[in-house]
Amino acid sequence: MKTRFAPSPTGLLHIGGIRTALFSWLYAQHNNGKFVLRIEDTDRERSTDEAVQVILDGMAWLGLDHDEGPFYQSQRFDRYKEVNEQLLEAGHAYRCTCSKERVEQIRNEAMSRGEKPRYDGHCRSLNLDDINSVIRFKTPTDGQVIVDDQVQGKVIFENSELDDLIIARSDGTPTYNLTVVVDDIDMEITDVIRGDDHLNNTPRQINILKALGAEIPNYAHIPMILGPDGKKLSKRDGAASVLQYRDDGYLPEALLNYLVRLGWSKGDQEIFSIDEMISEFDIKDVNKSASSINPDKLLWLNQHYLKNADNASLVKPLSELLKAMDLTIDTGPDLEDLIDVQKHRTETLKDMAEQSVLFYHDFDEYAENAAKKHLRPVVLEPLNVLYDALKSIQDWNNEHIKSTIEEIAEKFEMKMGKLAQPLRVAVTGTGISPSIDDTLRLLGQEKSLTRLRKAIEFIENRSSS
RNA sequence: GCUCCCUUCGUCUAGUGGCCCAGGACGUUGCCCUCUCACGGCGAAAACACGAGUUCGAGUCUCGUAGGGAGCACCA
Repeated sequence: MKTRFAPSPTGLLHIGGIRTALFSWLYAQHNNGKFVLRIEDTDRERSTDEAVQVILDGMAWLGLDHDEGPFYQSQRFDRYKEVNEQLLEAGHAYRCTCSKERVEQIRNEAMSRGEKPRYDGHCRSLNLDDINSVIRFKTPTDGQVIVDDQVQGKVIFENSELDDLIIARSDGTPTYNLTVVVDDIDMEITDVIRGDDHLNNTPRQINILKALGAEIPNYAHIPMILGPDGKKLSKRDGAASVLQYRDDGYLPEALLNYLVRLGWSKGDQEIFSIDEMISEFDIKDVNKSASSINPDKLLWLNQHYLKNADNASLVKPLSELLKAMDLTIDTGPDLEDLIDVQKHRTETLKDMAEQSVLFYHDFDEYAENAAKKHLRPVVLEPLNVLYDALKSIQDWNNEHIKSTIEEIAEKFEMKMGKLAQPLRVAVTGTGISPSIDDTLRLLGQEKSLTRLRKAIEFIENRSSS
């Protein structure tokens, strides 16, 4: 068997498209079939190179690799022309010279009569041969088309509801319903998986398929996904490029896991590795109703995958994000050490990068509330003593750092927190950071001492003024 | 307007006539843990759109109503 993903590069590929691609890819993997990537760029005015690049890069980032393609429809115009001629010759299609205005008028009239707007077949039996006219497909006037959909079930369409659709524009270029059919035949696609916005196109395509004497593939029309508000996906909640998720620090496996659970499930299971998805996924189990995306759940999944990720595997994507923030990686801690600490406390790699800035740059000033609360004269002496103790540590590791802080706290009869928190503010500028020993260790002895010294001076200046 | 599709906690979902006064997850929330923020642990609140029918029995089957979505292009 063979499935395909056939996006149109007229807008940037977003997570709705990715979910369609994922389902199609999983279905192919599950059945040991092939997966084809086809770029439907027949609308040359609206297609952009950028959109094509996003499709290619996005699929690669997520690991949704194709076995064949990418095929570009814009390179197959000769083939479509050939099929159109064939249909014309066989009497399955005809040339039509009706003006757009006339067609428009017919539609309006039909609408005002409460009917479905359709072309009236004016040129159907005129046998015109005007080369500059459009070509229409002769849709059967009676009977019905039954779409036996793997997700939607049996859906019946009356041919009388359909009209003679245009399969070639007056400039000779082919239109969507023709190119899809020709390509699916030529590429030997056995299973068509796409968004349910195409369900209404399916009977037209089946009629063309039949006229061409081709086999009808299996269809699966999966429901669309909606924004968190239950409305159509908008740019800000996922309709922008998939690559935005990469740049925002999401992990491919988290996004895929999130998407696979949208409209599909296996009992109560929430976490699926790629291998589990492949072995468990069946297109027949996909729900028929649309679902809204939930950014919080995606975040939770991302955190889950981050926590369980291999440190080394995060080095590269994290460095990209650090570089994008103009941070010089050499000036900070070893990345694997940093990741080992931060991955347990951040939701995305971007959070991780942002929360790690303190290891690269000195901060300009203390967070006001934190300084007011923790950098007070009472801690001056303990911090001074702590400074000397930290300075004398030979081997700068968690154990030594922690025991040193505990010793000093004990000496001054302070609770650990009473000393750790001022120290934290001293070296990070804020009240939030990894555990104090991890923080100091990652920061390094030299930077830790310099910042502590500065904090001590800060308290002295503040109390004297 | 016409055709097609959909409807279980806020959200994703389990549920295929009795196991369901509806289970899990995210989120929300209470407590515990704790050097901060997180993590984690233990609890809580929260749903079968509505109305008829079929049946001993309906979230589960049928019909209707309401609400939502898609399509009806010389776009894909």
